[in-house]
Amino acid sequence: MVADQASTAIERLKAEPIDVVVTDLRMPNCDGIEFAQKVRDITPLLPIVFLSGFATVPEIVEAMKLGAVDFLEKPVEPDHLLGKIKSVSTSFRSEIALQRQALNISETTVSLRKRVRAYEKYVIESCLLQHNGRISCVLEALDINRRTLNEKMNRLGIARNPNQDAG
Amino acid sequence: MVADQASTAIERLKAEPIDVVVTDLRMPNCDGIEFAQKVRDITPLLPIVFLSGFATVPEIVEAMKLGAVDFLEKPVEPDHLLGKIKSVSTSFRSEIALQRQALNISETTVSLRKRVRAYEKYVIESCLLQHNGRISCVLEALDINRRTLNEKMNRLGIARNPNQDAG
DNA sequence: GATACTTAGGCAAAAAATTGCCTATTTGGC
DNA sequence: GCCAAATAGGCAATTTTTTGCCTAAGTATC
Repeated sequence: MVADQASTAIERLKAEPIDVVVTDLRMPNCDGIEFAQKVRDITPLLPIVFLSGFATVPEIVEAMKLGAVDFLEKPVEPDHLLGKIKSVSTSFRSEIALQRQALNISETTVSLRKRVRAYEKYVIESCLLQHNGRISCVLEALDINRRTLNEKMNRLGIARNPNQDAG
Repeated sequence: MVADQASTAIERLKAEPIDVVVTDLRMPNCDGIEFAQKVRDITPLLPIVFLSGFATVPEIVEAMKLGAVDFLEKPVEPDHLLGKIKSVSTSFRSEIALQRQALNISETTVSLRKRVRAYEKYVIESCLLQHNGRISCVLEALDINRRTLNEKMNRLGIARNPNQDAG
């Protein structure tokens, strides 16, 4: 999604789920920092990547404090930017999932145990997903003993998807 | 406390409780970023303020990712620095930075163990932060046995900040 | 100084998790 | 049908974690 106006972007942000925000630090109608602040008000964790050719130290510091995940100097190579967006948005999905999990149980007291268990489950599941259910890959990726993984999966109630697809 | 050598500073850091670290980005014997990393290994939450006259954007970004609380450009007025130190040591810790620190590790391949440990550490630390270091509150909030929390904090190397402020 | 409150930690029992060894099942290829 | 590869799980030894009991140290209150 591309919005050429900060206000449009904010509207869309409220309406749709967004993976990552990429913004220039200096824009015609709106300061990038201000914009980032508005974004933060809506989504406290959404990754923001800043672009800028001329940034002062205080600007960068402010942007990073607002939780910018990165700061790219213009000119930015398209491939670099795309790669950055991709890596950032995948890691953000995990944060969303985590948050959701946390929220799900946070009605009452969220015991450390439950949270850690949920996190562990999430890590294994997403790794499993990432490797198409290939256990051997998960073992390697998570650097874990086979027996241990097995036990964990049973304990945490992680299903063995026989296989997703070859894609 | 003033240390004129990074190694000295690290030693002192291990020995005494410190409120805030102020470091130059470029130093004769040691890179400021590297130094900050070492500091982070010891105390994941200790505020670090960087000073620098000539800093590149990537340097600043890296420093901020390491959880620097601020970045001051030389020349720095003594009063300004003192005020900064004061305000920093009493308040400001970016929750976002913390979260990111905890979740960032998903970028690379990290063993499940390390990830779970990092997550557990993050949960405890942020809970501690949220309750101004009041252990009894953390016990309740995380629904955990006192002895267990104690052991965990030792194992995970979580510092006992005596108390932040009354604010 | 006495008292209450909060926290840390030694010790040891109990509980839980990890892991090696061995076996079984399933799947795909020959 | 036979073989190889991948996976699950029983069993038991080992390691790690949890936790109760008891003591001690530090702080604040009176």
